[in-house]
Amino acid sequence: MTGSKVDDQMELISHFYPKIYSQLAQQEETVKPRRRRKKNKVEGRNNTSEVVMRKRKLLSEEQVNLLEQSFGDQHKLETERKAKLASELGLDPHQVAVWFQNKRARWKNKKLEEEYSKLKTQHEDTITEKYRLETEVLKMKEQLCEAEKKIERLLLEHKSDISSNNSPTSSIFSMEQPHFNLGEFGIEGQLMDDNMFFVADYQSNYVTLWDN
DNA sequence: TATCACTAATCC
DNA sequence: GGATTAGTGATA
Repeated sequence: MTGSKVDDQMELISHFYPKIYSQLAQQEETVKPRRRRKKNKVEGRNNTSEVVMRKRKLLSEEQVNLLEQSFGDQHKLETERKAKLASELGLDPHQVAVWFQNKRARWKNKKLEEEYSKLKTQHEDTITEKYRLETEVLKMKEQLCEAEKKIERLLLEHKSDISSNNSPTSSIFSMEQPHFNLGEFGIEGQLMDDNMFFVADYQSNYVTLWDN
């Protein structure tokens, strides 16, 4: 795992799990410097100690297969199972223990990588959805603004109609509630008086949209 | 004492 | 250079 990837993970953790992040950060601060391990030494002839290169024995395919199979059954290695596996594989029980230890570490790393990848995808999806919703809100605000302007224009037209038709014959019609259809905005409304405009909502209930 | 994290050493 | 084996010290 690269340093920058670790930084990315820490950033994500700090964002989504601040409590866990503070614990991890505290752990990082309290990590003590480790001593460097010395190279293997053996007693040579004439009581001189010699530095020897450790020969690492690679396990055979068959040994690894059986170990993998056993690990698949159970990650924990009890003493009895360790001894049995060691004898079956012709290995030192300590080697079996080391193999399980390393395998657990590799397995844990793999799980962390998978979890990180899942969280990263979720995070990216959330950001995308956020942008989509913000765009939608902007579009709806524009529509609302247009609708309000149109209502205002229609009201002005209505008022000028009343003043120009102020005769006894037309007085009957002036008592009717003017009706506006703003189809392009999906709005249908009715002027109740000079100061109030009602609009039908999705359930066809009349609600006040605008009040002078 | 078993297990873990970290690391060195080695292999391919 | 990544994967694997193994040593080391800390911790529960």
